[in-house]
Amino acid sequence: MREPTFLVLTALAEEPRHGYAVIEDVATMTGGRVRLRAGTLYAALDRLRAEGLIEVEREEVVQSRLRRYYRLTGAGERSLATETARLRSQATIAESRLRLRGTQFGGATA
Amino acid sequence: MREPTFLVLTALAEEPRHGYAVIEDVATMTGGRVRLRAGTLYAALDRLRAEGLIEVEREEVVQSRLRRYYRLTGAGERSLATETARLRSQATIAESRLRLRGTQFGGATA
DNA sequence: GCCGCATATATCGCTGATCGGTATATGCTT
DNA sequence: AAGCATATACCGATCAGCGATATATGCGGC
Repeated sequence: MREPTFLVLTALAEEPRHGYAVIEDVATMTGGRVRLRAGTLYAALDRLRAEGLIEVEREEVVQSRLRRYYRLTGAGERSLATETARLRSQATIAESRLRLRGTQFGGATA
Repeated sequence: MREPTFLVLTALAEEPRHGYAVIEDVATMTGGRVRLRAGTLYAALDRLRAEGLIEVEREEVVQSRLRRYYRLTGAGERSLATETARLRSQATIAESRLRLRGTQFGGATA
């Protein structure tokens, strides 16, 4: 799973959101670093729906604009949990190795 | 940065390794989940070298087979550190949201 | 009144990382 | 001699993501 997809699932993990709200939440989550493009977002939404990781919760019309709310399914929740564990594991390994590099000359600056 | 690329950098963060050793270390690191393909690995190595994140440390010939050892550069180390921080941050956010979902009905199983 | 911006979904072509397979070469094991 | 591990390299296909564009509406500023 690529980063944008993971972030979409994370956005929907908090509460059901419509597409545009997902874009905004992802931007907030990443401190503005990731600005999902429309092409990326709606393609991901379609794909995740086809895979059964998310589903349409409801549709609203606000100011004559459609809002389609998506919600994480049980499978989506499990998938996100698995993916999160993987990220954490990889981060831990990388951190440990980076730390060793920092100290491998004895840390003898004193 | 995609997962395979990140894992290549992590493999080289521990010590200089040649291509095949990277494939093995990545497999070990991920519990066998990620088996880097030759095409993925050598393409990534070339790309990372062009970007200055890794460099050739030395070349050996063992049993008339070439071994090209790669090492992380300073830029590569910084890049991996940045990427790791990002992974950890995203994992933390996702975990927190998943935890809330688990308890949002009162956690009243006692 | 109109321009630009934010909101909101949708589609299209392109790029580029990754994948799967294949090639080349050697030495060890069965 | 067949198969496997080691080791690098190339190639075509796939597919997620990117950038751009289209459509439509409401709002604020001028």
